[in-house]
Amino acid sequence: MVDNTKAKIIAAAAKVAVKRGVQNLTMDAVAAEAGVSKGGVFYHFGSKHDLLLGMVQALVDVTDREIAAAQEQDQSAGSWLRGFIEACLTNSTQELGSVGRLSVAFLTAAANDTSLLAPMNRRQEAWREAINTSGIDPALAHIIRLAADGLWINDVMGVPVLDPTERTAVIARLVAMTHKNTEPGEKGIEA
Amino acid sequence: MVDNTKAKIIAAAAKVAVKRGVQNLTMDAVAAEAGVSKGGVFYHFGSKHDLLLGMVQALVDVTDREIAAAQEQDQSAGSWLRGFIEACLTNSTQELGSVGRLSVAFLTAAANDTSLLAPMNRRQEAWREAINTSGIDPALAHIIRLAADGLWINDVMGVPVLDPTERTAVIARLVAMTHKNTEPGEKGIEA
DNA sequence: TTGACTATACTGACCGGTCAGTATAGTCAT
DNA sequence: ATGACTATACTGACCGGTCAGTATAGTCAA
Repeated sequence: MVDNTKAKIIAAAAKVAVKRGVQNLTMDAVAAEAGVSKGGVFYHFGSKHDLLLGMVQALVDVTDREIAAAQEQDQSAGSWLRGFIEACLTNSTQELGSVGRLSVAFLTAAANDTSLLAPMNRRQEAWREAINTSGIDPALAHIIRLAADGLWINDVMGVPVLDPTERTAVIARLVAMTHKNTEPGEKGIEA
Repeated sequence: MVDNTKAKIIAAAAKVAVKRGVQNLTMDAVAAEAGVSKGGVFYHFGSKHDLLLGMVQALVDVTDREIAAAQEQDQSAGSWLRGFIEACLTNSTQELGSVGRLSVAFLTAAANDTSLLAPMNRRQEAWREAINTSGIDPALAHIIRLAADGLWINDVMGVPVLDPTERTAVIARLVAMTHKNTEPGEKGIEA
């Protein structure tokens, strides 16, 4: 199967980035990790840029899929946000979870060339829409999303922003916040 | 003056990272931007690693300084958080502001080698302490900080998480949130 | 007050390794 | 007989790091 190998290569790249560090994410290393020849990697991805792009796209896809899955058994107000929180924060970076692994690729991409974030940027409009219509006050909804995002990225980078106790408390509070404030625009300092 | 040149090099490095992208942050480019020879750069920073470390340290220092300055004319509850919000979100990335410029260096550092974040990680404990004793409920305080952080980093990476209107609304709401909820631990779903 | 010497702050040509990408010839299942 | 590769060898640019040497200012003994 064609896409099987492509997916295998992307997974291998994510694995290399996590295990050996981003500066060692070479095409040779990816090929070795994937059990494929270097030529094989270039057969599927015309350039390293393409591979990175594929990794970011995979992260976006997987995140969307996790949110959708979470929403399937929870359609009440704020469900999109709860799905987002779960997708970002549930699996730690070290674990083989889809999001965790690929997150590192995201960082790599951003650092090396912000144009690599195109697949993610394309998705932002849809996510903004989902947040604005999530069923809770938009400004608060964005704040919840941004906080989850902030914690996620600090996790990925290994910055100890929170200790374990604080972390669980914060996540619980974030989830709690998705349950109240159902009426938009009635309490904010402005729109 | 000795440190003048070091500071000049750090500023030049930040400028290069912003203008030409992180992948072009070479020692040659830094030297050229600083109006110094490559050897001169290596005279002050033993390695590129050292330079990056210096940049992260500069970011931390400048952030701390901005928070302290903001707190000078505002000692009421939540002032640390308001200072943090201002430091992170007030000056946009493109502007020559201290934080904005150096932020990119932070990303670079994180992506290339998380050990480069040591100066920032060292500061986290103090910041956590400041947040926990900020005068507002800790869980909420952390969420405010994380949201500011999340918005900041998305700014730096150029991810369009919010449109301009949403952005100002979110920042206003964030600031508003630092003013209420003065009693810790009375409304959370848990500690 | 001059000549020998020292410290500091550089300069800029150069070297060597790394790595994306190419080339080419061949394998093998369908 | 085509599509999906493997295997190996190679190119060439780029970049971190080195190093011998230069510039300038200052110290100090005779």
